[in-house]
Amino acid sequence: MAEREADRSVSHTVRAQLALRDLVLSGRLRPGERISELQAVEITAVSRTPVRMALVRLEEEGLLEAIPSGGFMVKAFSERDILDSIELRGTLEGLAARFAAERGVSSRDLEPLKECLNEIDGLVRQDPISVEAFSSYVALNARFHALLTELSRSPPLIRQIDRASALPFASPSGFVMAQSALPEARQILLIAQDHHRVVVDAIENREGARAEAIMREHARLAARNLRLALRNRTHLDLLPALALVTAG
Amino acid sequence: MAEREADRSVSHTVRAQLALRDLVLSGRLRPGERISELQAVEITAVSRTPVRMALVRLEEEGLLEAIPSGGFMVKAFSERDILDSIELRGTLEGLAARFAAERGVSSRDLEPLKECLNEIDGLVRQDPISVEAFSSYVALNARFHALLTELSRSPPLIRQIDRASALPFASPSGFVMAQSALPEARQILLIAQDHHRVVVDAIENREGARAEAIMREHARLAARNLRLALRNRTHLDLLPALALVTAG
DNA sequence: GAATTCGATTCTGTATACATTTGGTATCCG
DNA sequence: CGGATACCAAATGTATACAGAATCGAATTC
Repeated sequence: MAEREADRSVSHTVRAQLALRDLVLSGRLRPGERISELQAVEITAVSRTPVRMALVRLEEEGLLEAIPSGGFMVKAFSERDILDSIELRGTLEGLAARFAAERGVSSRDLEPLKECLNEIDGLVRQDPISVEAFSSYVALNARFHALLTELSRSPPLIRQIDRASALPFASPSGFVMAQSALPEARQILLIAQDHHRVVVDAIENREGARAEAIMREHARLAARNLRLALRNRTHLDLLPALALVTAG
Repeated sequence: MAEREADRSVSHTVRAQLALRDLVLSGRLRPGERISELQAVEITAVSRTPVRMALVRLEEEGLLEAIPSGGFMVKAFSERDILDSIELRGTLEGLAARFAAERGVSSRDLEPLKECLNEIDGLVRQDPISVEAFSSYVALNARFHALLTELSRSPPLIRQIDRASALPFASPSGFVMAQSALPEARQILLIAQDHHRVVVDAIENREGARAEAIMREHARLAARNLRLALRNRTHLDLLPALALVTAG
């Protein structure tokens, strides 16, 4: 709540959208809970009009759900929904990788991607990986996936991937990986990094089918890991669980 | 403009959304053209607030594009965009078919799908297919794809497919297939119908990989046909061209 | 004659007032 | 004592008024 006077450049609508999205992703509003406009007005400190615009956008984005009788509530997702979303995104990113490979990319376009890979390498090479390093990894991983998506040079596909990534991969704000889970997480990161390298190689050599296959495999791994995590800690909340996936 | 007092049950926002969507899909507003709120208010006969809501929704839907300086314009699509969208939808529907096959469907769930197939059969069996029969086919085909999508029983995937279908397969209103193109179109329909039958068979026998492959193939055929259609008639408008695709 | 600047008009963004509908509670009747 | 009905409160849906920004045109200057 320190950004009351910050970002005077952006519109009220956007500010409201950001504030309300954070409200949902932080978990302060539980799934299924109704979010009233009055409440939203108090939180965002703008009037009802931009608040309503933000609510409509968040509904289209998939974070909220319209209540038939009026108003919105935080959308609830089942474990199945999340797992499906992971596979869905993997499929879309597979298509993006194939497009990139088939259409060819210049070495100039690949440069930022490789640089991203190297930065990730630097992080995962530390053996007892630190909590901060893991958080950095999550951000870099998101960057890698975004860059890869861009390589497809297909606006409709990029748009679709953005939408598909909106919910299941929206990193819950303020979440940090538990110290105890770090060694296990590092092993997963190493495999994921291997996938990353393979897909870049496949794109570079214009092997569309291989590029697509590896991204699908990448997603299946993420789904498997999430399933295991949910099994082990019996009542792990879905929201923090999403953060695990974000690392995939 | 005869629905001034019709549909008093639905909200003004929804009515405005429908009216504006029709405005775009009918081609009365060309791609790139700006749509002002005042204009929209005159057309929809509701005030600016619900009009704005409708515009935001149509933007998220992909029919409109926000102008940086404010307001919205009709989104313009390149031939590449449309072709990519077809492949994109094919990929998503392939995933849906695989989910359906892997998770298994009861014969009760397959019944409406098979009934739909039979109805289509009745249409395409007529050798000189009529203009009306072709229009019916387009509607039935859309129904088949929707039913197939539902079989995946995956809300996130269904939602995504709906979004992906929004633009490139939104049948331009009032479009009818030219008489001269009908024989050629019938050949395409016969192949498409064959695909339909194969995918249903694959799902019934729980062959996920085969179900997925055939839907992808189905999309590739649609893309190829559109490409050919655009080549032959050199300056065929994209909007009517979309109607051709809707038959795929 | 062309370009630039100033001004007016129009549009969007925002706020607020009004109306209709929904949901809840309390009271009354069976 | 239970259920139904009526009334009240609150929230959504809608309309409109107001302010700031952008765009277009015209006039002036170089």
